[in-house]
Amino acid sequence: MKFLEEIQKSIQGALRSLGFIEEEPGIILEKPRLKSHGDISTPIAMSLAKKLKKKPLDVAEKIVAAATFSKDIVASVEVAEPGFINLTLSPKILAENLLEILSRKGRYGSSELGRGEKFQVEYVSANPTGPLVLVSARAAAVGSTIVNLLNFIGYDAESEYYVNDHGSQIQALGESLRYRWREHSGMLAPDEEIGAYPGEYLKAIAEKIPAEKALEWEAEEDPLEKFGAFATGELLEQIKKDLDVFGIKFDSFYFESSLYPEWVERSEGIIENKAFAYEKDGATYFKSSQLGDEKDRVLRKSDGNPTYLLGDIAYHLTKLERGYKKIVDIWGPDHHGHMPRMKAAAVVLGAPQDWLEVDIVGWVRLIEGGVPVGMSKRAAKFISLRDLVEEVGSDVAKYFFLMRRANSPLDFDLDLARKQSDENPVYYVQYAHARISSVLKFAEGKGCEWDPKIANLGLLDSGAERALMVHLAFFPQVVEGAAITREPHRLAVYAQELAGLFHQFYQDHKIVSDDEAVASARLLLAEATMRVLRNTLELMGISAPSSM
RNA sequence: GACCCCGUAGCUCAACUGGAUAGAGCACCGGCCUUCUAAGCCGGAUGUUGCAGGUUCAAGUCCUGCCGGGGUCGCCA
Repeated sequence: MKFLEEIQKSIQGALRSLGFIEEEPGIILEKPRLKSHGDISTPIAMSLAKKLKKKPLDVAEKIVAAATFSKDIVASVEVAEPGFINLTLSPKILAENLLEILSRKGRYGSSELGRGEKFQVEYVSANPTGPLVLVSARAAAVGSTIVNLLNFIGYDAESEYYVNDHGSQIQALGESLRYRWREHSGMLAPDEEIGAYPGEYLKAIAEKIPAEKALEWEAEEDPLEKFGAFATGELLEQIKKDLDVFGIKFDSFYFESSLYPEWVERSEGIIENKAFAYEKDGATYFKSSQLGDEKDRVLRKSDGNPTYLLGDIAYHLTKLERGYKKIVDIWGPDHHGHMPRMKAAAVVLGAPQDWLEVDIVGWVRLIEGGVPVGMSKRAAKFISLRDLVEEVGSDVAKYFFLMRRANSPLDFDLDLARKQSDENPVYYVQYAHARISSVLKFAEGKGCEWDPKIANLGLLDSGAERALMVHLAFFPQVVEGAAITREPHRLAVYAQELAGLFHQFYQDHKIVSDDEAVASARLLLAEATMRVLRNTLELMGISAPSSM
């Protein structure tokens, strides 16, 4: 990372001395696709050529002539048609980077970029009205990885689960649980309806209700609320357990019910004071259309009850007052229509324009035998997170969720995920890690030593060795990019490439060579690779096995 | 109908802030284990990036229109 900044500075210095820039532009450095184009390339000359009214190639030549690159970092510089500047890294910087990996271990790739800024990522937040379904599982994998990434680059990021334990859906849940309880107790009326949640899972919960409790609730004025609260509590416990098995931990759970009435009333007051509210047909409306929404939204229904939106606004007011500098909400695809009104509300609450970021996780379809498996929370049959983890294991499930862009729809190939074989992409990466671990153990058994202080890393000069070192050197940049764009799939892509480069290296070279100097250099390279593979997997919450 | 997402190899997907000859995996064919893990490696075939325009030195990526798939559009959450 540091060497990339050095290179940027060198180029900027050249641009300044040539008088090409008034303000300093970001210098784009990228990894060329072709080996013949070096390790790093920049198209800066081409983007400047137009403003300067000069030929891109000439601009590039001038920049190269004016720039002074440290010999310790850049081995050679070339200008290529139609105006690229291509740099090749020096063996020295690659070796230094290897040493950095080995000394920083699990912290390699981390930085202070975020300066400890308070960040909150909210995800999953599924209603406690049933077991977690696959979209939630995907959101869990994506959200937790984003939190890990943000903390890794120096933000103070926390994860939170918003529990919708309030409102009409909970009443409906209470109705269904009451049905199950009456069914269980043989008290069912002949024409009684099961309500909105016919799933089998409420049966087990109904059986846990002590008879005297249920009778007590029945006698109260709002029995459905009591049944609903009981169901919510039980289901939330199950959700927590499922998340735990999946390896997902939240820093906090925030209950919607705790927002009533204070936070809700305060939020409403702020909106009213800023004249963004009005009355119509006995309901209170939010003038969200003035702030980019399609139309105005109801805050308080004509029956006096707040809407889900008002509750969510109140929830975001707590986020604002809890001091988060930036909020990321990760929502399911069914919520994207909610986005403009919530963003509008955040502005009215006094948040900066870009304070609230909403990222949408795409749908998950489970494919088995080439056909989609039907699923819906309200249908009797569905595939839950628990089913999935039992079926394929959490490493596989997470990897499948993380290997694609989060916002695009995902077809989860259950048959492929189930296979404990080379067809399954997860094992490709984990195998590389296990393989290195095993080689290191073998070398240790043979009495080999690989001390970074005395090794001659200059011996790592083959194509495969170099390619591996270069890729390792780009890890910090990949981490930063993945964190800032909230695209954790980049980690999976990176890990896949790194594993591939290692496997090639392994094939081409005997690591535990008879030549001791060569052996120790290669062992160091192998160990550094193992560290970075592990870092990548850990960020994704996936285990890095030492044997397979 | 309005709005949002998606459309890349037979299938599932990558392509970093617009960059050079669009890449992996799976599936298919052929090679490689008396040496550190063959869940691996090497080689082979596969493309009008949905279609049509536009912007520019450069477009899978940005803009417009169209086609196809999915989603949202409630005083539900």
